[in-house]
Amino acid sequence: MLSFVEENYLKAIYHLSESGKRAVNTNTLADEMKTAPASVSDMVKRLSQKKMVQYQKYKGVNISDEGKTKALHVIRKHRLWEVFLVDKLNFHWDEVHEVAEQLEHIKSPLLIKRLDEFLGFPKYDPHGDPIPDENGQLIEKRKDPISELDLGVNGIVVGVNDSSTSFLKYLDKVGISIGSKIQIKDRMEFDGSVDILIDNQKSITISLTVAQNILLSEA
Amino acid sequence: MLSFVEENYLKAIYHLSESGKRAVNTNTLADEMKTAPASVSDMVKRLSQKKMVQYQKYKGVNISDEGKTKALHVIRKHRLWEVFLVDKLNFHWDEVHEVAEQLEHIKSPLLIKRLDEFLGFPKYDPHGDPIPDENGQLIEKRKDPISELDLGVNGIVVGVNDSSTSFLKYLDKVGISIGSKIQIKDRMEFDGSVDILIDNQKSITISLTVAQNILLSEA
DNA sequence: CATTTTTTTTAGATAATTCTAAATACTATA
DNA sequence: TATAGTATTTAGAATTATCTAAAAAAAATG
Ligand SMILES: [Mn+2]
Ligand SMILES: [Mn+2]
Ligand SMILES: [Mn+2]
Ligand SMILES: [Mn+2]
Repeated sequence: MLSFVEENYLKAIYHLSESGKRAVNTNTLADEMKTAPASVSDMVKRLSQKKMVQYQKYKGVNISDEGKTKALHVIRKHRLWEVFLVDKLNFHWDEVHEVAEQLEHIKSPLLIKRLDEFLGFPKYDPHGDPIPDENGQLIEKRKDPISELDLGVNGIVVGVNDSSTSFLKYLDKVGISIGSKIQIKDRMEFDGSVDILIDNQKSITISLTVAQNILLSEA
Repeated sequence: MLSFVEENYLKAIYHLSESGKRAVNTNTLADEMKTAPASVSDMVKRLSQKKMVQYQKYKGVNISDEGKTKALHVIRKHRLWEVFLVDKLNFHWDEVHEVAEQLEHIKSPLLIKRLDEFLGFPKYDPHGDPIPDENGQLIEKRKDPISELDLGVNGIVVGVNDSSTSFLKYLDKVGISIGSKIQIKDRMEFDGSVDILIDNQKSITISLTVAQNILLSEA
């Protein structure tokens, strides 16, 4: 049985493994976990003993198959709870993460089975992130940041690269949420800002940074 | 901020304080918490430092007002989650306790507020136990075990003194649940067993032990 | 009331998780 | 490649929560 802390490390290692393809180094992980590098060294040894990661001194960690399964299971719970909070308890999408960080560690297979059922077997969480199935399978749909799409393209907002409260609040203010229809109207060469049409109604200009953080999939 | 373990100790101290009116002694608490008495000695010192209990060596512990408030808050969360599990996720009333033991430690005032709302502000949990309000107020309705009621009395099952799986399963088998209407028909002097009529339909005989564990309030 | 029994506390250890400071290994640069 | 700088690990300590064994206090008993 993994402790809460071990589960959190595994999640972090999993996420960091996904972005860059090779071994996760100690300082990166320490940064992600907001702990001292020395604490990370201790912990990765422990996870290595439990066969959750492969680890060699000074070489960084790679998550094992078993570790990945464990991480995806925690991520599944996290995202299902986020759906619950938004769909059933009327939480706003920028309020759910902290609570889900706690709820994701509750151990009860029956609970998750029933919750999944109660929520109607959702495939995506409120931020557009896919929910792994019971076996840790992810159905990843193709999605691109607005910054990389051509003029004229139509798409549906399916996710964000930045789930920070400040970014989500910005999106709310301009009227963008998961499911919004976006058309790309124009792009300024000098700074990468983009004119978009939201839900066939409202035209706004977004900065390059914003464009890089809104993910669309085909309409 | 109290740890999970501290919260559990406080709950136990609160429960034990309610039954017997005076100081809770170390061994009783050790028994309740399934730990060694030495561990209890350590912990009550810590809780005493945090002003959650009053404690003097060899004299046992008394819960403080602040401790009681904390305990009742945890109990509130426990019972609300039990209602959620039964009402929304179709758990059976004998399956909820273990999961609620975990869920009760989630820290989020908003979550509990919204959950309460979502559940329609329930006043009792699936076992008939009252749910404390946000301020730790308990509305305790008068309830008596069948063993102490007179012949002819009509009542509604509002709780049980024994929440063990085996007892709850027995109740299911004979068709008694929270809300069942019970009339007391006869009582055998030699062993205290009681004939009762359930929901105006089914007559059964229950043992004294069972009669002591089913709580009725006026119909 | 002296003795025995029971209860409770202390002492000393262990495990998990974290930290800071020091030592060591690796990398980049001149 | 020697040196400087960065990354990582080890050493040593603290905190929380637990245990067993031993010591001490309180309660029960004859
Ligand atoms: Mn989240
Ligand atoms: Mn999410
Ligand atoms: Mn319960
Ligand atoms: Mn209950």
